Amino acid sequence: MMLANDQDEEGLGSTAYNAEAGRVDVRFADSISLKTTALVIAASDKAGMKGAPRDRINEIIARESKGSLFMQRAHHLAEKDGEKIQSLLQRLNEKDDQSDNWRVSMCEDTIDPQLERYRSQRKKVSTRVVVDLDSFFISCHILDNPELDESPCCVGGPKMISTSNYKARRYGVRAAMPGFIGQVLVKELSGGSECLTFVKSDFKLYHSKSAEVKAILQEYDKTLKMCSLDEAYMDIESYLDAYFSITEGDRDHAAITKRMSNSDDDRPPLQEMASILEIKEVTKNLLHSIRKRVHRETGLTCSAGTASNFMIAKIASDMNKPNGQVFVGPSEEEIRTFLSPLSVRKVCGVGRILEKFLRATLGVVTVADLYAKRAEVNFLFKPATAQFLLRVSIGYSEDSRRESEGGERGDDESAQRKGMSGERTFQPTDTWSDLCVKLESIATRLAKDIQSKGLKPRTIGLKVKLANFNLLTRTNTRQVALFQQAGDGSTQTLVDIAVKLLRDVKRAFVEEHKDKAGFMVRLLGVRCSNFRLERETQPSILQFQKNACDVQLDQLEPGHPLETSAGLSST
DNA sequence: GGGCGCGTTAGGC
DNA sequence: TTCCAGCCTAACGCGCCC
Ligand SMILES: Cc1cn([C@H]2C[C@H](O)[C@@H](COP(=O)(O)OP(=O)(O)OP(=O)(O)O)O2)c(=O)[nH]c1=O
Repeated sequence: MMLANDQDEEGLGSTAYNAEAGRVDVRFADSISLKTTALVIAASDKAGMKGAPRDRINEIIARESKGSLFMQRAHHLAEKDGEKIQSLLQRLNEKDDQSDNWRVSMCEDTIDPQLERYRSQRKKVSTRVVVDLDSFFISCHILDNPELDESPCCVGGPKMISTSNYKARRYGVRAAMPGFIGQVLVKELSGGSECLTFVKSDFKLYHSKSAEVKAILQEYDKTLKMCSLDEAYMDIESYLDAYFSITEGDRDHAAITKRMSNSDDDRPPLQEMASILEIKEVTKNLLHSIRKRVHRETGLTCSAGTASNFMIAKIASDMNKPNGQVFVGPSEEEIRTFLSPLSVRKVCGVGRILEKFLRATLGVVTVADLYAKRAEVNFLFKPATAQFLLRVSIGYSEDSRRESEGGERGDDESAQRKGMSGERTFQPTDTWSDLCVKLESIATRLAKDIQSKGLKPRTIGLKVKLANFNLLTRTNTRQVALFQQAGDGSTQTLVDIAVKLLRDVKRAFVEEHKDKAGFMVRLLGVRCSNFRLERETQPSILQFQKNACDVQLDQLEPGHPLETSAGLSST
């Protein structure tokens, strides 16, 4: 039977997660001024980093990054952050000058009652599960080519790494690191005996493996949501319901799933069919067997986190990577024990910036700190952020899922997509005709994708990254959507609009900087969004043909090669 | 006041 | 030869328009 007790690695209880994993790097914890290294070195407690010679890694990264335009910009931004931090500190001081017990009243009057309400709304059982495939991209390639895993390798190229295997992670090579630095890392730290292998990404492969995994997981929750190719958010409550409603000897997977589909949902709540302890054991075994099945049937290993909400489950899924799982019980006590010592950065939604601000302004590093400083947090941050952080402080998230997701198109995926885009980085150039050629290629490629999905975008956006990494964007929304029907010239229109936007951006830039030569571009991107809904009534084209928003085609000389129409004579 | 459009920022995979 | 990707969502502040 499926729920048999296999006993590989872990088998961890709610509090037996790796105590190292969430520990804060004390070298940065007490310092507000950030050095070069701190700007770049991401959480070094990621899976697979244990045992790596961290100081040498940091040293090499700092050395290889020094003086680059990228780092110059990073420093510039860090300075601006510093100013913001100062102004926040100022506000806090003023508040303290005005009143000395505002914290107490703020907690008593608003925060604590709110948190209490949240606590009362918690699910009583831990049935939320996050499943995350290990080193997903590179694992897919290793499946086809096992020798890859014998040495450090990664998916990506000299410019950027998407993910790496564990041999590479030992040397500090990780996602979002430029490949050339990864290469130096491996060569130097291995004393020249090893070399980082780059593998080209292959999204067809990832999609197909992802679909295999999804199909398996769906047997345990039909309504599961794939948040990305390698991450599933699911709720196994129905499965457990069915499990416990079947008499003990007959509880095999087939019977359970059959029972699940007969949704005569009049069963008593889970907590009444079994004890919390029993549920916990069954859940842990279930997750074990699910992961084992995924591995057997796809060759991929994955990690899982189980908790009473997705916020906690997501963190838990990362605690025992790779190929492990963590269960966090539903009680207030268990949640607090799990969350308190963790860095706030562990929480999905708290990124580099928020982490930095919390530490620099309030000295908040862990979730426990966050709770202790909840009044200050509530005062200092914008309402939405403050609310979010308060929820984080007690580990509460509303993830009622079950969203109907009425995605018009019965079509498989593409459910409610908000936008589609394409972008390309290249050797920086300020040659107008070159930029136009690149832009045209990006736009036409995107047009194909848009058409194949049957999307009808109303707004077109341009993205320009300058050589100094500054980002500029410009959009244009039209009354009438593009790509309404095949062969309506929309591809050309898309190209024309993109070029027009580029011309606008350049004009504005030159205007502002009085600097024609400074328009050195390293990336161009085109984005389509604001899709017309399937059945939506369309305003008559006659009604709007004079609208100033819509690009006038006759001004763009459609059909002419870019280099000679929009091209060359830009301003 | 709300809704929309635009430019930017933060965050995640 | 190389010197920091490419794709996606959400939110906010602002101006503009009913
Ligand atoms: C973080 C990250 C991931 N990816 C891709 C490659 C990853 O394999 C895939 C899933 O991301 P993750 O789940 O974040 O990472 P991972 O699966 O590679 O490794 P881990 O075992 O530590 O979870 O998304 C990027 O393209 N860019 C990124 O910045």
